[in-house]
Amino acid sequence: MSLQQQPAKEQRRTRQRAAVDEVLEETEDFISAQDLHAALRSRGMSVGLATVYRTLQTLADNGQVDVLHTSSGEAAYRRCARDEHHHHLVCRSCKATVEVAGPAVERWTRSVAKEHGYVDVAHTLEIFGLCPRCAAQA
Amino acid sequence: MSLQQQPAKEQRRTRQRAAVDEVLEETEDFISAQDLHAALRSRGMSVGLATVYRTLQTLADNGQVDVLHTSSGEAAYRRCARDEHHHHLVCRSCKATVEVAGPAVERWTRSVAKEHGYVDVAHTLEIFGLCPRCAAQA
DNA sequence: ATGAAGAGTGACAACCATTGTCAAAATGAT
DNA sequence: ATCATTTTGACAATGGTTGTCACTCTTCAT
Repeated sequence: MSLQQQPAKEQRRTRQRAAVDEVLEETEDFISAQDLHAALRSRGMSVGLATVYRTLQTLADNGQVDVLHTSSGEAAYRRCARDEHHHHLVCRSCKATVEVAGPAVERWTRSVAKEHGYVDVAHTLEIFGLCPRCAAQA
Repeated sequence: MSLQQQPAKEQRRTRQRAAVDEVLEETEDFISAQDLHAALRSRGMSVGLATVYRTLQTLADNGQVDVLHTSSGEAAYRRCARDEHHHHLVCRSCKATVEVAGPAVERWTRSVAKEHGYVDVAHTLEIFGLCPRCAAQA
């Protein structure tokens, strides 16, 4: 959700990064580093935990994955369809995610910041709820 | 920033809770549990770390303080002036905070959620930037 | 007041996500 | 193939937060 993203440093192609990419590609919802690591193990594509953390961090820095912090403070990652800035509507229970754009919100945050003289502004906005499926069986 | 807040359990008045309250009252900006604990120590009003955590958690559950998670995942607490739902414009550097209300944003999140059939919706929205003072000396 | 019942406290251990370390392994260019 | 450089991974270390549990303090009925 942050705005800053580096000039994408030169990187080497490694089995580990390919593995992380693959799982991210196939994972529809936000997933934590720990869970991604576990997913890799269970597929037999074992990758060191530190490497998973490093890879995700790099992807996040390059803006190739979105990061969000759950209410417990744990970071979760997701490869998003749209490239432009957007936000997420996330199911509290199953993590089902919908990408949403809110031009009005973007304008509003900018104007609020300017109004108070704040510069170099970024913002986080996530919407949490129960998706239709989970609400039904609740 | 969350919506849920319990029916405010019965609580006893203790020296420790009064101390935490006092510091919160005098602290303009968001402060972490660790920092609050340190502040208490330095004032000679020593309170156990676990107690500080418990007290802040209770206050947060009762909606008496607002909580926000910094980018590093650390939780920060603040006693806010306005009682109604609102958001914060926070200085990345010095933590200077401005409370802002955004009725339009509230409406927008509700409509987005409804549009996708999500219920029991809550949202987090924080704006980070550099306050005028910090921007000047940067 | 006084005492009983139970909430609250604190020192410490335990947790757990995340980061640091560093020697060994893998990669890309020559 | 060779070498300079990047990357990896097992493990230690960090740091915020929560769990534990015997002891202390509030509260309230007597």
